[in-house]
Amino acid sequence: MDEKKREVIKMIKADNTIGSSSLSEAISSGFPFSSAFDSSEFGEKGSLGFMDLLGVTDYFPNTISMFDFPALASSNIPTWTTTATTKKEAMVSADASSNQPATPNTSSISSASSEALNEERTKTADQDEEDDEEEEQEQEQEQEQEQPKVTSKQLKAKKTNQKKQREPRFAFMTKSEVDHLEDGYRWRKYGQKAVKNSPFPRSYYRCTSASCNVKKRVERSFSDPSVVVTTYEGQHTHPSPLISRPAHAAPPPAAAAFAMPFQRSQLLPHHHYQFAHDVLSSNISNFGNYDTLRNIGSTTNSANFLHERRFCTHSGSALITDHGLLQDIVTSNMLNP
DNA sequence: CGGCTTTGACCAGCGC
DNA sequence: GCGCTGGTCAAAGCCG
Repeated sequence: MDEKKREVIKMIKADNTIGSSSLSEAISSGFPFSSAFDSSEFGEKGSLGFMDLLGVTDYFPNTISMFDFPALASSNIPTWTTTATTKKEAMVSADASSNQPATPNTSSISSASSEALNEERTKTADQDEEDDEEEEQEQEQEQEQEQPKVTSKQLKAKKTNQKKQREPRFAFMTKSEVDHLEDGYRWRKYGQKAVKNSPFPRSYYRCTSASCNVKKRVERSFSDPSVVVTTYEGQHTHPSPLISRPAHAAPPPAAAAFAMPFQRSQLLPHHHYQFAHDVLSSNISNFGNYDTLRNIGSTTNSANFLHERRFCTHSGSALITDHGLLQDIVTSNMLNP
């Protein structure tokens, strides 16, 4: 399973076309992109979320998805359609697709993670299967209601079924020497596991917020130890605890949890809007390209990676540092608006 | 003392 | 059925 993931990530790194389509489609699908990136991979406590720097967050009402931007929705986004090869993949795909925000153009979706990819692809093809599953689940629920006495086996089965219902995932790679990149949320590590065919262990983190069951896995790429592969699972049900939110910010509408809330950017200082616009439109076709992702902001070499990075906050005056993702993306002129 | 990490144990899924 | 692997749990320890 993770071998597949690694393979796909390698593909993303090696193949510009696939890479760009995968991540940009993940972006355009609305799906986990915001979930994954509404978290600044920079700055210890007190930093901004990545999406905040983009001028977008999950927690703004009346959000719209990337697809609501015509330029993004039509010409710039290549498609990458694959088919689920196993029943399990199809099931997961159906499950993930159920979490998709309603967008006008979701016939072909994918993600940087093969798991997420499997979850995302073939939405339409699996629609019927999804419906069947839902019916089955409804029937099971009805049966449970009719028969309140459940055996331990049934409980076990129920638990198993619940486990199978995975949250949509989204993985991305960041070149960093720091394994656990700050993203604006607070995480508690609950496990570490050696991974087959990799000398690097995989770490498991869970969002510390009580009602939030977002998880993330962090592992180093076997092929390139300087690359950290972060996989987010689920969506935050709360604002970033490290980001001060405007008083009028409402809890996220469930359907828009993965949407790209662009309207927010209209309320932001110009450089925020400009950043979002630059990254999400003109650079969108390359956004998922690993090398582009890695090099967009850096003029250069890997030595840039661990230096302190500073960004303007919403106040426009405070400076934060980071050791994570944004440097890989943000352009230098954005750092000095 | 609370919050976090570490780490061995446990469990479930999957392939053979 | 068995072994492997990924994912999670939970006790112990660490740290501010």
